Amino acid sequence: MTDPNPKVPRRERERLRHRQEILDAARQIVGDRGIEGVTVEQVAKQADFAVGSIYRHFSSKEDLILAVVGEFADGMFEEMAAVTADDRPFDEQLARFVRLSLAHQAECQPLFEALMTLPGQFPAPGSETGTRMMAMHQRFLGALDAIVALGEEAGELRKGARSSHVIALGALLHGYAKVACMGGVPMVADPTHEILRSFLHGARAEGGVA
Amino acid sequence: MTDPNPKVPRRERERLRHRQEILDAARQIVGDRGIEGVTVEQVAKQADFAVGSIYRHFSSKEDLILAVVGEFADGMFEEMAAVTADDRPFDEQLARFVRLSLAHQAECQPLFEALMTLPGQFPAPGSETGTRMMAMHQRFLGALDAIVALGEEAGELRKGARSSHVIALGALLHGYAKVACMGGVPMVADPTHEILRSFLHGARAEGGVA
Amino acid sequence: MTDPNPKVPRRERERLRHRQEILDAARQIVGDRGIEGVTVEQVAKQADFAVGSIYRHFSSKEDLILAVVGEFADGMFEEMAAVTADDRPFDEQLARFVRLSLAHQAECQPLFEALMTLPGQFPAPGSETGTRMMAMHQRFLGALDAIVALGEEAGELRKGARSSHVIALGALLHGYAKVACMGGVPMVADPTHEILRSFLHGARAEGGVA
Amino acid sequence: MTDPNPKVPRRERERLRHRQEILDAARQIVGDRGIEGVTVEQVAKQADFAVGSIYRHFSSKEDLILAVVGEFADGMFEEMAAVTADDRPFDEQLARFVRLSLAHQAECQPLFEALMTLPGQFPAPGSETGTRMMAMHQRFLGALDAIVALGEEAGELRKGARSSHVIALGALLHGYAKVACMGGVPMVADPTHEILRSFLHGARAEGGVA
DNA sequence: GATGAATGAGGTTTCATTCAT
DNA sequence: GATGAATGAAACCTCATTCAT
Repeated sequence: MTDPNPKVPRRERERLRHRQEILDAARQIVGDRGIEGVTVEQVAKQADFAVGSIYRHFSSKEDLILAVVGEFADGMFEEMAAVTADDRPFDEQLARFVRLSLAHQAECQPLFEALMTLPGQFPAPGSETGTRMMAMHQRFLGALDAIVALGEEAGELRKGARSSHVIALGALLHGYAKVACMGGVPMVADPTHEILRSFLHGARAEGGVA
Repeated sequence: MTDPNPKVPRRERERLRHRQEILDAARQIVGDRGIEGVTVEQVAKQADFAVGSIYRHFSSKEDLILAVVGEFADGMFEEMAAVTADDRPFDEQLARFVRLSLAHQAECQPLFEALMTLPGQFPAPGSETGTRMMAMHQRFLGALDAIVALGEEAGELRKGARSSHVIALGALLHGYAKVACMGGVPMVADPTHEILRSFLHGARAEGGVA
Repeated sequence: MTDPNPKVPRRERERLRHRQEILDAARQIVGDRGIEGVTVEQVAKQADFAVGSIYRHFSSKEDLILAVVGEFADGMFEEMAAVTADDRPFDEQLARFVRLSLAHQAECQPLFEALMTLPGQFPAPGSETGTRMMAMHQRFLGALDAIVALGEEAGELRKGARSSHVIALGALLHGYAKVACMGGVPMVADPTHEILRSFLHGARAEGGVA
Repeated sequence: MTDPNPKVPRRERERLRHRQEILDAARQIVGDRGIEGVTVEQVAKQADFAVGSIYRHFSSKEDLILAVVGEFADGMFEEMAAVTADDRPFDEQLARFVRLSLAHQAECQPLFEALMTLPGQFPAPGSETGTRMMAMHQRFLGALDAIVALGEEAGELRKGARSSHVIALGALLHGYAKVACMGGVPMVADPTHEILRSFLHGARAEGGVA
């Protein structure tokens, strides 16, 4: 218990712990003020470090933000993978997937949005940052694709419309979180339920509309 | 045709034209860089005016942005009202409503998003700006409510869930536009169709899901 | 009555009237906001003219301010000359002189102060403006000197200390107006009386103090 | 001697020294150009810092000015208190009080004037700045009142006219410094003596004048 | 002559980044 | 490594002055 990893020397451990504290502080600021609202000084104060120390761990503000997004993405993707890896019935898997997405957005909506929609200024195409963001975005689409694939295999979703379903699910997850939960107060009783209904009926239906 | 209004003196006309040029330039920047990304200097350059000239037309950057949002909202609300005012069958009205919303988002998604979700820094509650933004947001919700009401009257939507339907429609309109049409290239063949399907099946259905 | 001066053609008369309106507006702004607080746009609005029109009458803001100071000075000096020109007893002359000075400061203290103390930025030595301000300042000291000279001749003031008396009087006139009448509310019952007492006892006395 | 305080760490000491350098630079500019004439850029240049550095020490230009006024006031009030605290004869105390006031005005007249007369734009009533300026103004009047009170107790000044005497003394101190010492060159041989004479004779006298 | 929109230099303030300690 | 003061580019806004109508 007192030994999180005897192989890693004390120095290294401390360093990593500090890095993590900075990341946590930064995520909190992102949650409060949005990605654009982040200030290195704010992060430093929140993490109880000096400004300069931030730059010991991250080469630039951009790098820091990217790490925050990355950590958020890693955590979420892992949970998503866990959902798609077990062998419950599809409905249950999907419900867990949706709940999980909403929970992550409740924790830090701007990060979810960044993954989902690539904030305008970031993917300066060709820039290192743009490339990394794009990669995470793709991984995100991949996670959505995985759950949709399960639905198809289970015969619960119309076949031959994978990418459509992926987009639909993404749109619902992002749209509901942003529109229905503004300011922390959900304006709809059970968003998970609504999203599931919308998605499933849309993705199952045979007939069109207009 | 060569007479754009003989009653309005030349000076006044020019002034209005310039104001409009600034608004157009600003909207373009908003479209490119998002609302937060707007810079008075950028707007000035884009509109081919000096910085100071912007301030002859708008008392502050905030005022300018508000005017851009307002103009966008007015145009869109007018079209929305036209849709809900005629007496076509509901399906047709709804389809037009959705197409119209998507078209406006294609033109300038950040403005639609601002109306739909109230950007974090703007509604400093009590500030003049916050109040005006909130008013436009309410008008927007009103427009959604109007089309939903028509659906209820026509017996096409489940009754007793008005605000739920409004949120669902808003989430779909915003979500699809943001997720599926990133960077101008739609990632889904016919978003209008998808939104209609999702919304109608969700809003019509009797049974729940999870 | 309808003919203020038949020799001056209508054009010229109008022009002069306009110039005067601008001067009046400027003096009012100076009174409200101080000399530094004057803005050409403010003056234009107050005078109900366009900005550009101000420049038809005055070659620059500095020129305008100078004209305002000049007009104020001319008016005050004329009244001062009238006081020193008649042949009432000295006490009466001095009392009128003081009252008159206080009245002018009540109307526009910043102008009196400018005459008395030469505002720091103006007498850029050698500049045209500096020269003109200095000239008015000298005329002002001359007016004080005149009344002091009368006092000496009348045997009411100690001889051989003219410039001392001038300074003392100036200091009292400016000091009392600025200190005792801040914000329009006099903090002393009868400033004229106080100034006269201080000045006369100081200027009459034989013995010194410290 | 080589040890300016071993308890205070180097960093802190440097920081304070720099803060002081900025204050000194600012006071100099205030002396040269008046309070309104101060420019953050000027201060930075004078103190040999970058513009942004000023803001590490003072949250705004207003805050800086306020600190300059405050430092000036503190120094002066302390000396004034020292004068009224000892038990020399009143004449001597008063003379020292006057000399001290003149000395401080010689160093930076605009600051003395600000304390004495509350510059028009500062005491935006209710603003933090206005409140602090007003407090210093009151302290200043208090210091004048203290010396006047001593005079009354000593039987050297007419009783029952405290506030009148305070105003008279203030007016003389400010008036003489502003009028007689313009540009650093006193236009009167011994202003202290003149002020004392004017004040004492005015405040002692039994009979009135006009 | 009057107009008032346009100009652009100059002022205040913020913030990512560097660097001596 | 950690620190945090210093930096300076860039953003917002004001205002004296010019000039086409």
